[in-house]
Amino acid sequence: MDYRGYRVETGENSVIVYGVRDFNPVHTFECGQCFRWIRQDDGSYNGVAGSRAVNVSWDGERLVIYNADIDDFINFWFEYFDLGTDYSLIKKAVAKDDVMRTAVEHGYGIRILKQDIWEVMISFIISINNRIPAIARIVEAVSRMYGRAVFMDDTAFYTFPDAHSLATASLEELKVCRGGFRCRYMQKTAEAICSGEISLGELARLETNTARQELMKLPGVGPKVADCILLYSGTSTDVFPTDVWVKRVMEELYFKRKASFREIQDFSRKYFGDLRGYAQQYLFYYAREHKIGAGS
DNA sequence: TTGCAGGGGTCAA
DNA sequence: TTGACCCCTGCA
Repeated sequence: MDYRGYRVETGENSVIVYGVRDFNPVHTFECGQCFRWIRQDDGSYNGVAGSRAVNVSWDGERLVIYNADIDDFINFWFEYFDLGTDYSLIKKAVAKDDVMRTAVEHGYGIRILKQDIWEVMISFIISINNRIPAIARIVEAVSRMYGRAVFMDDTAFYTFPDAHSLATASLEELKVCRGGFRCRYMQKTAEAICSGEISLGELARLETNTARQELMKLPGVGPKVADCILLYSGTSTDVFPTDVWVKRVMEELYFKRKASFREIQDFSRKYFGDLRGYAQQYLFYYAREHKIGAGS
């Protein structure tokens, strides 16, 4: 069948999608936006999103989502992989100089996943002062402890826990996940979400800056984490999460000197406009892969 | 083998 | 503006 420009077929316990462009699972899953997609020996990825455990493979022509059917694709994965967005237009718009052309060429297969906002929120609180392998380990531990088992073939995977589960956990018990000082933030934030103090449903309706201010009321959510939450949940693209890597790459490639966070934010707004979230993602992936500024 | 510095950020002083 | 914060890794 055809669905919004893609040809979709049923495979062996899987759905096969033809016509996907501007995609490469390595770029998309390893550009720092998500922590639950694990590369397998054959180059495919196992992952859990929502209440689904699947395997995703890509041969340059066919996107195969194993352990899913056409209904799942239409109701969930189409949106999750942002397949309604034409990334060739975005790339054309942000590749406005040699730096960006190189970055876009390097991460040509990045798509910004539309992840569950609650999961992104807790994942990026965990990311504070932490490295990717450790973040992935903690997210996995929390899911095993408080999530629900879902199966792919005979293997159990664990869904990301809901806010109630984290809000009602004891801090002592939560700390088994090895999150350290971040556990208190996770729990307090979970409480704020449960009590309705901050409504996740409302956020999408707010203007970006207002949503950002709302998010920053949560413990453990500062400017950088708030921008990540807005970008990776598909809520806003007019944010430019500025961590030390992005700061370094901007200083080295654009400013040619030290620059403040404020200067970088202002520059990104003026230079990339409402697409600065995408620009950030290409730059970030490029900077990490090439260790831009890693020595300074 | 052991010890120590510092990390993709936030908060409080 | 600066240091502390948990835990882990890399490197003497």
